[in-house]
Amino acid sequence: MPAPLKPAVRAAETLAFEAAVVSFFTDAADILGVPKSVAAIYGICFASPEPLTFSEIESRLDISKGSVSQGLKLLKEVGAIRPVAEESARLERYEPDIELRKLVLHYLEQRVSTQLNAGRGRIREIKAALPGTAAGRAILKERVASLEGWHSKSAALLPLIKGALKLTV
Amino acid sequence: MPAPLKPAVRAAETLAFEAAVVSFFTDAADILGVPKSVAAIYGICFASPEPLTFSEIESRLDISKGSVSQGLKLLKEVGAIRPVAEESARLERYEPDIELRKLVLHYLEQRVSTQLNAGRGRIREIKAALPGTAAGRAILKERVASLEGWHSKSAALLPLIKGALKLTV
DNA sequence: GGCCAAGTTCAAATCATTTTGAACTGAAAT
DNA sequence: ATTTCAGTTCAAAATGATTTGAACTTGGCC
Repeated sequence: MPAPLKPAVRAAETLAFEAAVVSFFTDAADILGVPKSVAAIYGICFASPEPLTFSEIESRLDISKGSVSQGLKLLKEVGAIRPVAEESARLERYEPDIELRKLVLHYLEQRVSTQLNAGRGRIREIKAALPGTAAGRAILKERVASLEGWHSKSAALLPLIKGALKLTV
Repeated sequence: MPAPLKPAVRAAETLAFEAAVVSFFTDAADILGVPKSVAAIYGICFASPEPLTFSEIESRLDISKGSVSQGLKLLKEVGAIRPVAEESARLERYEPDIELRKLVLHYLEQRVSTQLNAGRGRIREIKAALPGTAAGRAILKERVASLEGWHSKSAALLPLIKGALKLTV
C-alpha cells in the first residue's frame, strides 16, 4: 500500500473551480467548432496550475481513454496545448496555450476558409450559366453579383482577422 | 385536363443552375448555423427570378411539407425571405432578401451573443474562487485574466460587426 | 353544413457526429 | 522473454439534430 503523494480526493473548491472552467469551454465548444470532449480536455488543462498527465485528464473528466487520446491529438496538432518539457519524467504532461487564438484560428482555417474556397468554385459555375428569359436573367445577375460581393469581401477580411489574432488577444 | 400554364418539366439548364445555387447555400449552412434544409429553401428562392409558392419549393427541392413549413417559418422570422405582396393571388409567394446579412445577423444573435452572455456568468463564478496554493492561484489568476480579456474584446466587437453589417454588404 | 386544398404540428424515423470500449502496439520493468 | 503499463485505433453504441409523414387545423367554396 504505497503512500499517495497526491491525494486522489481533491478539495471541493478545486472541483467546483474545475467544473466552472470546463463548462465555460464546453459551452463555447460549438462556436469553436470542436466536440465537447475536446473543449473539456482543454478546459481541465486550463484549470490546473500544474500540467496534467493523460490519466489525470481521463479521471478528472471521467471520459474514455479513446476520447482523451483523440482529443489530446487534436489539441496538440492545433497548438492549443503543448507537452511540458520535463527531462526525467516518464509521463508527458500537458499545459494549455493560454491564448485562445490557436483554437479560433483552427476554426477559421477549418470552417471558414474551406467554405470560402468551395464557394469560389460554386460561384464560377453559377455565373457561367444564368438560365431563363432576358428579364429573369437580369434579376439573377444582380443576385449573383451580390453573392459575389459578399464572397469577396469575406475572403478579403479573413486574412486580416487572422493577422489581428496573431498580434493581439 | 387543365392546360398547364407552367410546364412541370423545366429546362435542364435551369435545373443545373438551381442545383448549383442550392449547393452554394447548403455548403454554407453550417457556417450560417442553419439546417441544410433551411439553406436549401433559401437557395431555391434565390435561384428563381419569380417568387415561389410553398408547393413549388417543396417539389423543386423534393423535401417534405413539414420541412418546408418549418424552414419557411424560420426564414420569414429572420427576414431572410419575405412574402411578395400580390393583391389577387391566393397563394403566398416568397422572394429572398437579397442581402445575406439577415442570415448572418441571425447567426451572430443566436450563437455568438448567447455564448458571450453565458460566458459572462461563468467568468464571474470562476473569478470568485480560485483554489489551491498561492503559487497555483497566481497562475490561474493570469489565465483567467486572459479569458476575461478575450471575452470582453469579443463582446465589444460584436455590436461593431452588427453595425457594419447593417450598413454595408 | 360538408368538402377540399394549403399549411402546421409533433412524435417517430433517419442521419450525422461523437463517444465508448475492447483489441492492439510499443516500450519499459522484472 | 514475459508482464505490465501507457496510449492508439477503429468498429460499434450512444447521442443529438434534422427530417419525415400522418393527423390535425384553417379557410374558402359548393
